[in-house]
Amino acid sequence: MGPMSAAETPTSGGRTALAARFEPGPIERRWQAAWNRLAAFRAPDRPKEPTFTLALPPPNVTGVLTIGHMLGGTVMDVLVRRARMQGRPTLWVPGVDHAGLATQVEVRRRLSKQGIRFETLSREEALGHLERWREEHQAQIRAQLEAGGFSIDWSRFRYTKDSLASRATREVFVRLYREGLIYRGERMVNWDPRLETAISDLEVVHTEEEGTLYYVRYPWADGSPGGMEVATARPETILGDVAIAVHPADARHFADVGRRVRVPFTDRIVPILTDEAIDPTFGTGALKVTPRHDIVDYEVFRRHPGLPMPAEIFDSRARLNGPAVPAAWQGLDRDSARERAAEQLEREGLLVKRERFRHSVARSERSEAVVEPRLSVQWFVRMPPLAAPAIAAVRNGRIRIHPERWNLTYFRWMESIEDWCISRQILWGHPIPVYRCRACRHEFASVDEPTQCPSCHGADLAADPDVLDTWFTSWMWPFLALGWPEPTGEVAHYYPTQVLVTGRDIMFFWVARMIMAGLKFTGQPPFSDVVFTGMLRDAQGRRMSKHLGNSPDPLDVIRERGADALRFSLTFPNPVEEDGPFGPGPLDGGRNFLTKLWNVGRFTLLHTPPDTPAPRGPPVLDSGSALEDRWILSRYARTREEVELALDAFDISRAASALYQFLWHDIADRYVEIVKDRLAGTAGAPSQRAARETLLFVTERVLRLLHPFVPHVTEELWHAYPHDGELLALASWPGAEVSPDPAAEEAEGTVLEAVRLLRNLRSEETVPAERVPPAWTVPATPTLAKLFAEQRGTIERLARVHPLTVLDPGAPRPENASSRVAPFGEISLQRPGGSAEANGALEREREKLLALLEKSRERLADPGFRDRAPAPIVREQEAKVDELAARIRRIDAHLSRGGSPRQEP
RNA sequence: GGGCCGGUCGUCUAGCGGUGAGGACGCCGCCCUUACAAGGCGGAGAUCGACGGUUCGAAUCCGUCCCGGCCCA
Repeated sequence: MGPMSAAETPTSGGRTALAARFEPGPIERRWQAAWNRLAAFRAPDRPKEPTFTLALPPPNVTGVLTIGHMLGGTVMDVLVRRARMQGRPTLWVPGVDHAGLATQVEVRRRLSKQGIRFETLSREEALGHLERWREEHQAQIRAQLEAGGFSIDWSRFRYTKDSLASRATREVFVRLYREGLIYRGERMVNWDPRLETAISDLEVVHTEEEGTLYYVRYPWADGSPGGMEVATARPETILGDVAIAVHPADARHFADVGRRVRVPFTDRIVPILTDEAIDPTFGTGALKVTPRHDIVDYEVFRRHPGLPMPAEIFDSRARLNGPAVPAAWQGLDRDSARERAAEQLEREGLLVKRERFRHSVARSERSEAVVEPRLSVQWFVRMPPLAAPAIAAVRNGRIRIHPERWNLTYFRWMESIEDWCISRQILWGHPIPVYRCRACRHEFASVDEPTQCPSCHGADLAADPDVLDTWFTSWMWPFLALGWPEPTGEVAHYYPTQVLVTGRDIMFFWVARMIMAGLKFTGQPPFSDVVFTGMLRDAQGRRMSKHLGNSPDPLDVIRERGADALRFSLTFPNPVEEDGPFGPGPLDGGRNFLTKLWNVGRFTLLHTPPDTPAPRGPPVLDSGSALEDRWILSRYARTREEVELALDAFDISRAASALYQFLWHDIADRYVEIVKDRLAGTAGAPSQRAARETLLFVTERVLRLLHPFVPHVTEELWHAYPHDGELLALASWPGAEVSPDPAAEEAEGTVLEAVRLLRNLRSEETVPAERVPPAWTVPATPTLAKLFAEQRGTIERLARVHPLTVLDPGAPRPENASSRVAPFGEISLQRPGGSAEANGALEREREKLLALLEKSRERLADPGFRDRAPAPIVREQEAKVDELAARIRRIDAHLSRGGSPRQEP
């Protein structure tokens, strides 16, 4: 009959048998091994067609992957696998990130548990520990990604500290240095005194904390009684004061401006000055100015050129230190020093009062130490020139962010971007490629390790002691991962990438900077779409985080439930771009769906003779085709279309939902139930064959469409199906082979609605499951009467009624039947006892319909509605009134007696 | 302090100008009917956060407020 019978090609590889019970473990291991063996995910070296590239956001070697990473991985794999099935040369390039500071913190912590102090290690020993840590975690991360079934090209694995990355990092640094976009300067930075390094503002977290506010009196310099009262949270920094500042409009202090006070603990005389930055509502409205240890104070200092810069009073661990510090206080940490200062002030009668207050405290994200703002010499990248093109790229749509609303956040940050502090005083990172000649003081940047000074040719060179912020390498990831700056190879064929999938928490750290780097160094946006995934919440609704420790190890979940179940639970039913729940509930959902898929597959194969060829195309329909065949193919056409549109819009969950609904409800619950008789052969061989072909076709196509989501189970099933080709992973993505058939959908919809109503009546009348009572229907139109006559068998079987009699509108209604009145007409079921009781369902239905009728009539009675509403809407409303009125008349007829409807009320 | 997002059945959510407000989980009832009890069938369950406004018509658009979450300062 169809093209299928012509396709006699034997299946390659042969069909495998299917286990009766779905066991994910062995299936997943088998297919992961097969994909690996066949190098299924190895991207071609010199592709001809347009490529699809995705760079895996390189996980930090700091730790191992969380369930959140699995969500991102699943989203990426769905996109990558579809692209591959669509026939595009596809590269998913993996890697890990050395995460300099974070990793050093972890290694430091581990060593300290073993009683080893990191700082006492030699450089080589320390690097050895770091390297070992990285290898362990890299291996674990890879194992996790492999267990997830992600179609990654492992042959192209990269590491942000490998030699090529090192070269790329140096190239980029040198280029920016020479263009004047990298500079070294003395500026306020966020200093982490525990890790003894500068960190960027993005690595600082502000938390509301309880603290003490000290009111301190600074005596007048001229010896007059009293003094200037100042509120401060940090009396220990009084040693670094250079002024007192008040707001220029603060009337309380008008008279004091210009006077001078003595700084407690010192002999220093400092002025009282005004500055707009002072918050007059804080404390007394007078603030001490300590330019080396406060960002705002530093700004005030810069606006008042006459002030002297005092000596630093802290060392790199934020202990009091230096010439300005009294001998007794040398070496005290900030907290002890604060106490000591307060005591001393109290003794000297300068402490007016202490007050508890809540204030925002800046802490290092890495060490949780309170950040010490510190004036120090660091390397910076000048950001505004890099940001401008990156803003434009998003604004003009060359790069699209999903969900789109994050554009706002992106723009706001980019438009007020600060220079980026890229130097770190740690070990684990790329050295800053800047050298100074000890002979002539010449400073220069160099991609290669220099042997002599380019200026005086002296050989006594000093390398910069600092290393670069990790993000200074990561921001190049999309092209670095493809082998840049080597001009050949992947970067030539696979750059730019298509999509970046990541969490929005690293939008500034990484995404924005990648866009800047891509545009700056390759002249192209590094990707065209950015997809932000949401955060997962645990069963209690808390966000999953490493910190809370409430994210299970993906490997454990995979071992217990399977990678496919995990993947499906992450994509269905909650949108991947929003925060969503994760836990046993969603996992069960995933597993249940897979079981359903498995059983639908088994059922299909049960009705697929051994010599059946792989379905090449849809069964050919003709006027004699069964309604349900036309219907399921139509539903398939719509489902396929929706999956396609959803995936094009990166709406992974909508695609998963569409497939879930189609497979479970349309195929399993309806189509299969309808065609069971035909499959058994009771309707003759041609009908049996048509049902077989249709079922095989739609389920086979579902396997293809579902493969990107749940690759293992679909691969397993596909190999048990008649198939051509070695792997489903490399099979073609379905195109538009069939079109929607609205007529079939409407007709089958009516049939299924009749079935539902009869089942409903059965349930209400508590008809035992084994009873098959007679039923009647009075269709509203001759067309519907024809439909019911044709589909009688289907309704009888699904609703378990017999016989279903189609009555003329004028015919007398059966006695002792329980009835419903639907838009398509009346439908009745014989009561089990044959008794004539009040029909509760009909009464309730009548009331409901009456309310609806009332609403529609009111609407139509409103002249504004008739005048202003579009004609189709008015007509719709009129039709609705007619339909509802007709149904109510029928109900009334039923309620008055079991006879024919009365005349117009 | 500024900004963004969200408030829809018990829970998670879809819908974003005309719906009888859809689904999933949970719940209730019936059913081990040979693909599937990790299942089938049926059902109950929502004044769409509050108040105003725009409109013939608002869950949907606008405003104010309340409550959550996140980000920035």
